[in-house]
Amino acid sequence: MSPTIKVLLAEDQSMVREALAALLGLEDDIEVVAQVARGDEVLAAVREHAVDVALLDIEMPGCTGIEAAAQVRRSLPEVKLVVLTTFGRPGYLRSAMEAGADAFLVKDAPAAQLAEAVRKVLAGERVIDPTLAAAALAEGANPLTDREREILRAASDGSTNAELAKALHLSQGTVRNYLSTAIQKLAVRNRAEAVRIAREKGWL
Amino acid sequence: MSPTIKVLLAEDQSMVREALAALLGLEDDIEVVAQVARGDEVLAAVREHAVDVALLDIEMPGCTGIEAAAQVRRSLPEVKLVVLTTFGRPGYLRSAMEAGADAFLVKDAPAAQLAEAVRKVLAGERVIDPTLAAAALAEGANPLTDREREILRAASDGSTNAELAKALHLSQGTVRNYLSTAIQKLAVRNRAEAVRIAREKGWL
DNA sequence: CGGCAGCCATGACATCTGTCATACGCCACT
DNA sequence: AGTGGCGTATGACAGATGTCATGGCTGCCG
Repeated sequence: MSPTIKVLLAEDQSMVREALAALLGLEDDIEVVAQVARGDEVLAAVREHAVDVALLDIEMPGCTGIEAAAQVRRSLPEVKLVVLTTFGRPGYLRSAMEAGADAFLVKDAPAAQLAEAVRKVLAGERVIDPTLAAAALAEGANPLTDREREILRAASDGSTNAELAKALHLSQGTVRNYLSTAIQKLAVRNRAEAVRIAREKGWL
Repeated sequence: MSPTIKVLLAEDQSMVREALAALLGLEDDIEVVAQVARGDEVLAAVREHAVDVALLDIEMPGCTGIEAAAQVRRSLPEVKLVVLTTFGRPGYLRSAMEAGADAFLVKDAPAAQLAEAVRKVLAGERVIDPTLAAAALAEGANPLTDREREILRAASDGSTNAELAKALHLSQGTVRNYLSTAIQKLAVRNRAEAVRIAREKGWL
């Protein structure tokens, strides 16, 4: 039989991370050789442990799993990348694919799919929930410009226009213009809704 | 040796739930006898499987783990309750304790603490992160009235005053008054910040 | 080169939001 | 019986927010 598959697990919540490790540990052909809790530790760990497949949560301190995936893809293109996330947001799927992910799994899916996905990506297959893929295609690309996204993100904690203007070195009017166009593009009525919708779609 | 400890696992994300089950399955003295994905299925499952310890995630469809805990505590007071959550919000800890929980764990904690907590609550101990306990005490109780909470919750999706007034059968002025007092109590400057802070503290 | 998109800004306007004073009814506690 | 807290409501005011028209600057693409 072929040697075991070396897997890295990147997930910030220890309990979940170790539980997933226990789950994968039940598989004979899979070995979890490294665990990290931060996105910015992924690349070094992948390199150090000669990892075959990296399992990356999206929401992590340091940097997101998607950014980490892009880093690994650039430096070590032969490593397979599985992105794992709580939220099945179409925009996340899109960004993950653009970052070079081989699989995209939501934590809602049955646990069996995890080991399954690891084996499949190693065999050169791609693993994507078809429902999500359809949603991602149906929704189209992110309509927001970089600046609009940045300002929306900054506004998401309830900052006022004056604070945003100061923080971003803009005039208040400019901030309002950006927010206004973002509100129109997202077809909503105020910044709070705009933030919510953009979040839901994974556009923030 | 005593018979195995019968545990119920309530957590909406299958992958996490099954991973936690795998983790607990590694312990000789613990047996996961039931798994549910919704808060409103907890009570029936606990009853049916003669569960010793119920492990409850807070964020679940149906009803929250805290509400489920309260139900179990009322009907089957001898069952031990462990509340498990992603967010270490002091307000959550407080509500969990008021609902009769025996332990409160955050998913950030090392996985070993899970089995540990199961054994301890069965022995009659309480398990609470001392840092969180201190934070919960330092922060004081939720200053918001029922109505203020309700309106803040309704406002959290970006609804306008007119929509809130219609949805809650109130006058617009009343809605604004409630939001205004909530804003003052939370010492913030607008509804968006109020929603954010109340969420963070677990007061929503 | 010309056009278009993105970035930045201003001013004016309408509307929404947050504050304050005030008031009434209800309920619980003293 | 009085007090205080909560829920509800109104009206008035100031300030924040969203929209629109308009303009200048840059850089990319055809």
